[in-house]
Amino acid sequence: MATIKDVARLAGVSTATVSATINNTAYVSPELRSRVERAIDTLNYAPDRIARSLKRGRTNLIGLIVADITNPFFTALVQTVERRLESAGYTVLLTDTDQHPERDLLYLELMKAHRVDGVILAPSVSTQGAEIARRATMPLVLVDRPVPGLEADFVTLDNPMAAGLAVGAIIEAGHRRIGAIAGPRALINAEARIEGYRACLSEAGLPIDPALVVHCDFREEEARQAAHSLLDADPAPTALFVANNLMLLGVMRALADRGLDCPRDISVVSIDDFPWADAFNPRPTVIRQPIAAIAENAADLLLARVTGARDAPPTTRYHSPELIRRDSLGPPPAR
Amino acid sequence: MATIKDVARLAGVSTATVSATINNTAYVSPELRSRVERAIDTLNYAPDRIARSLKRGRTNLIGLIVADITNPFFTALVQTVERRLESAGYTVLLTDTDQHPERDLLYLELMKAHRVDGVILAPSVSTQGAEIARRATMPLVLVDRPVPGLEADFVTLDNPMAAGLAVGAIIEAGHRRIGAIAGPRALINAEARIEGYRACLSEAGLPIDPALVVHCDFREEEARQAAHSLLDADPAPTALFVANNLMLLGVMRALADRGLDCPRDISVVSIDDFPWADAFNPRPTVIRQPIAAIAENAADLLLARVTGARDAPPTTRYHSPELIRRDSLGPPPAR
DNA sequence: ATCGTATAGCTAAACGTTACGACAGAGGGT
DNA sequence: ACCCTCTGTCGTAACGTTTAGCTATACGAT
Repeated sequence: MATIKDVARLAGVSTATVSATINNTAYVSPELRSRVERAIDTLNYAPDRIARSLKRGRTNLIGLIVADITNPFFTALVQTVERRLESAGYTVLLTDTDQHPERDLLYLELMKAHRVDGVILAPSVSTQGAEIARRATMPLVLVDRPVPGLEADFVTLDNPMAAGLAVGAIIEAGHRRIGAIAGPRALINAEARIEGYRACLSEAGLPIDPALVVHCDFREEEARQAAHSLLDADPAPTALFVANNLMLLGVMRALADRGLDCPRDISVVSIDDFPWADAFNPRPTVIRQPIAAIAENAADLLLARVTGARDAPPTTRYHSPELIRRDSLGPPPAR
Repeated sequence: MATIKDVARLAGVSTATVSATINNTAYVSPELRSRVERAIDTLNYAPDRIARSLKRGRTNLIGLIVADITNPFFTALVQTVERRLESAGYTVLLTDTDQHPERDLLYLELMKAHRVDGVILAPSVSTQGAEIARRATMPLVLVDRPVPGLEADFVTLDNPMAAGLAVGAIIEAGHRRIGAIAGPRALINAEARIEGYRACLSEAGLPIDPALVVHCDFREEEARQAAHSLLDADPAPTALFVANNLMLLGVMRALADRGLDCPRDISVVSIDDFPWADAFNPRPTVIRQPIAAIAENAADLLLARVTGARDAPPTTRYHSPELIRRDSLGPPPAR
């Protein structure tokens, strides 16, 4: 592999001049510049970013730690973040914690060792704020889920609003008994969504029945069980609010288990849209997160920190969701 | 940030000894070893991988270039590759070409500049073999799609077999007139799948009607148009073989456009399974690629090259698909 | 002519590691 | 007592850049 010395020798100049022409960091006469450029071309030379990083003290690498790359939400996030960072001259170092809380810390250490210039973290669990803070010596922005006790920029969906939008639409369709499949209690997001559900209910003057809320992990099978237990309630809910896309699958399966037709027998609205929802049966009515906006916001915030352009105390940015009306929400069945 | 010098000073030894204890590269007496370890602990020291990389000439970074991270096939690939490489001590540098052919080269250059130890490339287009070869100075393994003129390890689905499995099942169900929505001609994969389709047809003694094969991009909308043109044939096919998951969506939409019921009026079998297929209507009968096996194979192959364990000439590994029977394949309609 | 000043380009010192060879001391064989 | 070998530790060059500071040249003002 050609080094800057080879280029310098071939062009008959010093390495300093080569560096100056590459980085536009000092005036170089047209004569020398063109000689250098020719040499670079013929040698197919590209500066060694490792050496450059060592000298400069920054790597142009950004760590991206997501909780589950398999979830289309994170996939879209990764895509947008990557595109945005790439256009700013940064490359993404990706890891996937697969929802294992301890990997947040592990990968943060990894990122630190690789001397990334900053990290975008979609935490897999909302604890360990202090631990994360201790390890995050580089700029850090949180996305999707907050971490209590961690002072950092944070970009997220307006979760209460999302729940309100969903439950509001359900109420508007005429439902009075609305069950909720909530996420795990440990997830602040999940709690915020359930808070939004309760707030919307009481605002409409509807009673809040604890029996109509069941918590479970963001997983298909658990949501299926949860839906069954909810459907066993007496009287059974006529509509279900589901807090996440994976859980929606479980819920739909539970309905199928019981031969219930959605939306004729029961309505369902969930948070998180996904590609191909149109091919589902029924096509689900959902709350769509503005993933691109969230991702761009997070990337820009981090970039501003990394370049030093931003030095303000950390803030939180909430993004507004959107209701996508499809077929899974209808009026309650006449009895 | 603490450097190795700080550790050495605090432990009262030389940097060489610190390096030796960290890397187990020479005998260090228990006495010194424990002093060094204590110093590392109190300073919260982690070796600078940039400096280490510069010295060692390797970065423990592996580039992963995929054609479309939004496609669940690539998502699963990324996840498995990342997990595999991580357990071997490597970190993934991810980029997404989003099917732009010129980005293959661009990102290859980027990876080269970052001095990755190797690259796994899922090419977005099957041309430019020579260009890629010229740029790929590091070990490279190709996955999913071949690149003619590029000598490299290659891991892929057995595409003719996949098509054979699909078309075989269709024939077995009693169909005689089977349309095919093929991928773009430029993609060798797509061609291989269509080859498999033809081979299977002639093996069964069925005529090959060129009017029943239509090529289009791996996109939903194009596939929808293609399906329409196929359904206009006279006599119309009673079953459709679809070469890719995205195209399946378009095909299903075309059926919906015409009020056709699948599988009662027409059967469909496609290549590529995806999560949540169970929530579709109808649940699609598909050919499932062994993504995990492909990803692991690719990662292991690359690792073997990177560590120098493997020095054999490049080979191609074909992985066998599996037929997943669901609801979109039935007998042809009685006329 | 002389001097001062601006400036193009060069030399060399970092950046934080690793690893090669040197070195000092211990121990054993003669 | 001497030498040789072995071994644990150390000094330091090198990896490929960037950049601070220096040199030499040119040119304008005096």
